[in-house]
Amino acid sequence: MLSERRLEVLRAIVQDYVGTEEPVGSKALTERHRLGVSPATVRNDMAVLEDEGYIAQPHTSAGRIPTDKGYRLFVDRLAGVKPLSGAERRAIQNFMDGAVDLDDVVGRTVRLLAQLTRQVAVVQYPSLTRSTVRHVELLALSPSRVMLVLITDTGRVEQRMVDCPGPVGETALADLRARLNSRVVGRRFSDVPQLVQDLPESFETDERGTVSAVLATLLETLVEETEERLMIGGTANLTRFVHDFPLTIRPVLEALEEQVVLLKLLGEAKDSGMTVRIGHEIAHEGLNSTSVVAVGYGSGDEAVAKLGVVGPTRMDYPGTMGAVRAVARYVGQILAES
Amino acid sequence: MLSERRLEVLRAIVQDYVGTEEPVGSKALTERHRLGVSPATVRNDMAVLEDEGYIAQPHTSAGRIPTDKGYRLFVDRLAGVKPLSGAERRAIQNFMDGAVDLDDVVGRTVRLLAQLTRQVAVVQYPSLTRSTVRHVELLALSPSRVMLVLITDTGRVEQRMVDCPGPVGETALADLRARLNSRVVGRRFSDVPQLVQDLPESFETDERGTVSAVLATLLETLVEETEERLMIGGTANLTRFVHDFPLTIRPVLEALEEQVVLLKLLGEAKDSGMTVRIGHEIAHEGLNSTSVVAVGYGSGDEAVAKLGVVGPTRMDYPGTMGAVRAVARYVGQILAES
DNA sequence: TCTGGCACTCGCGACAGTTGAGTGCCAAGG
DNA sequence: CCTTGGCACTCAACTGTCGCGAGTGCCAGA
Repeated sequence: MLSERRLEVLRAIVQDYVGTEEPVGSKALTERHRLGVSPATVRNDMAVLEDEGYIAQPHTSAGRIPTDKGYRLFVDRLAGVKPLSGAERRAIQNFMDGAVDLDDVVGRTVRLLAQLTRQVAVVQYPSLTRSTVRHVELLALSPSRVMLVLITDTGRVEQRMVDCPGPVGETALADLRARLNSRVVGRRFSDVPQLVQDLPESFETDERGTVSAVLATLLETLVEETEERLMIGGTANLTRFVHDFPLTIRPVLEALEEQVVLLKLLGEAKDSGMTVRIGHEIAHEGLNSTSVVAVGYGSGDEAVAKLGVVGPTRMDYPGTMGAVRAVARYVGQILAES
Repeated sequence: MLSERRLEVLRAIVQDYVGTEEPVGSKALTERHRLGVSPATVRNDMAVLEDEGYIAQPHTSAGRIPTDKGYRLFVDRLAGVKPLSGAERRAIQNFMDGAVDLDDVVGRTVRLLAQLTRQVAVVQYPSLTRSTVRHVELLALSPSRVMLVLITDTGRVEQRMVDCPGPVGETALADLRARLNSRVVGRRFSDVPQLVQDLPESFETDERGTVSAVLATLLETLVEETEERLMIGGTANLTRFVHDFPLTIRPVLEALEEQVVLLKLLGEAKDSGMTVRIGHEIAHEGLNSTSVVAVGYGSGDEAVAKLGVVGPTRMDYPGTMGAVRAVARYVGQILAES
C-alpha cells in the first residue's frame, strides 16, 4: 500500500507529464506542486513508485514518466471526471441541434467529440439489437422481385432485395405486409423470429415460397445489421504526437480502418458507466501505446451503442472523460427526442 | 520547345525519383537509363530543364527533383496509362463480387482502390442528379405524421419525416402514393418538380395541405441529397511518406475530413476521362503537395459520380491512373448489374 | 553539339568535448 | 523512522570541427 504522499507524487507526475510531454524530475515537481517536501524526499518516493512499477525512466539520467500501471492507478483512484465549462456545454448544444438525420447526428457527434477532446473520436451507430421495429414495407419492383424496407425506432432504414420463387400478386403482398406489420411493429428485434415463425402456414400453399423468402431476408437483415457500423473522425489529431511517435501513428491509422477491431474494443466496454483501457490493456497490437475512453449512450435507460475517443496513453484523462460523458448524454437526449 | 532527348531526360528523372524518393543526379541517370549520352550532356540538359522550370534542386550540391510543372508535362506527354496485370484484374473481380449493398459496394471500392494504389482512396456515392426514381413510399406513422421513403435506381434509400397539417386517412395516402408513383417512377430527379407541380390541385381541398407537405419534403430530399457524400480509406498510406513530410501529413488529414473540400475537388474533375491535378494546381492549401487522380464512373454511359486517389505529387502516375481507371470500370459494371 | 576534365559547393555522418538535468546514496538532524 | 542537504556519477543532448562524396557548372577540345 502506498502512502498518501506517494500517491500525491504520482498524481503530480501524471499531471505534469501530460502537460509538458517531457519526463519530469524531482526538482521540477517540488517547484510546480506544493508537496511540502524537498526534492530528495520526492526522489525517495519516486524510487519506491518505480519499484512498484508505476513509473519508469526512459533512460538513466532522465526524469520519470508514468507506466500504463501508473495511469491505471491515476484514473482509478486519483482522477475525477472534469465537468465541462458552461461555454463548452453551450457549444455542444449549438452544435448538436439542427441534426436532421441519423447519419447527421452521428456525423455531428463524431466531429464534436474530436474537437472537444482534440483526439480521434469513434461513434458507433445506435444498435439494432435493442431497437424495435417501426415499420416493414414491401414493394414489388418486378413480378418476382420485392424490395423489403425495414424502419427502426432509432430512425434507421435498411433495405434488401428479395428474389421470389414465383410471381407475386399485389394483393397477396398487401396481405403479407399487413399481417407482418401487425405482428412485429413495436417489437424488439430479438423477439421477431419467434413472432413470425408460423406466418407461412397461414398462407395459401402457392404463396408460401414468397412468404418464406421475405421472412428469411428480414431475419437476415436483423442479424446482419446487428453487426454494427461506426464513424470515426479527428484522425488529424494523431499528428499532434508525430514528433513523439513518428512510427506509432501508422499502426493506429491501420487499426482505425479496421472497423472490426474498433467494434470489438467498444464492445468490451462496460454497458453503463465509463470504461478506460490503457496501453497494453488493449489486446490489439497497433493500439498498445494508446488509451481508449468509451461510454455507452442511448435514448432511454439502456445504452444502445457506445462512443469514445482514442488517444495516446499520455492524455488528459479527467478532461477527456468529462467530454466523452457530456457528449454521450447529449446524444442520448437528441435520440430520445426524435 | 524541348528536344526529344530532353523530354527523355525528364521522363527518366521522374521515373527514378518516383522509384528512389531521392534527388537524382546526372551520373546515376546515365547508368540506369540507356540515354546514349554522357553525364556531362545530361547535365547540360538538366540545366535547361531547370531554367524552364520543369525540375529543381533541393539544395546546391544535390540532384534534381521534378517540379509540379515537370510532373504536368510528364503526365500530359510522357506517361501512358499502365494497364493492370491479369492477377490484379482477377483480384478486383474477386474483391468486388459479393457486394450486397450500395454501402458495401462503395466500401469495397474504397478499400480496393487504397490497396491497389497504396494511397488514400476517395469514392463519391453515386449521384442522385442523374438518378431516376424507382419508388416513393408513404407510411403513416401516426395520424398526422408520414414517413416518406425514396428509393433510387442506384439502390439508394432516403427517408424523411413529414408533419402534416391535419390527420391523414389511409385511403387518401394510398391514393397519393399511387398517383405520385405513376408520375415519377422511372423519371429523373431533375424532371420531378415539374411533373408533380399540379398534383395538389387534383385532390380535395382538405387534403391539399397534406399533399403539399409531402411534395415539399420530396423535392427537398431530392435537392439535399444532390449534395454528395463520400467515403475515404487508406489514410494509413499517408504515413509511408512521413519521413519526407512529417509536417505535411497533418493538413492533408484535415483536408480529408473536410468532405466539402474533397467534393469540390472531385467536382472539378472532368465528367468523362481521367483528371490529374498536381500540387499547386489544387486550390486548397493543405493539399498543395499532393496530387489527385480522379475519374467519373457510372452504370450506363453517363458518369454518376467520381472516384480517385490522393497521394504525394511524387507518385507513380501511370500505375495509379491504370488502377483508378480499372476500378471505375468495374464499379460501373457492378452498378449496372444490380 | 557532345564529351572529358576539373575545381567548387555543400549536405551529411562521424567524432570529441561540454553542459546540465536528474539520479542514487549517505550521513546528519528532527 | 522519516526527512533533508550534499555530493559524486550518469548520460542524453547539444555544439563545433572535419573529411567524404555526390553533384554541379564551366571550359576547352574533339
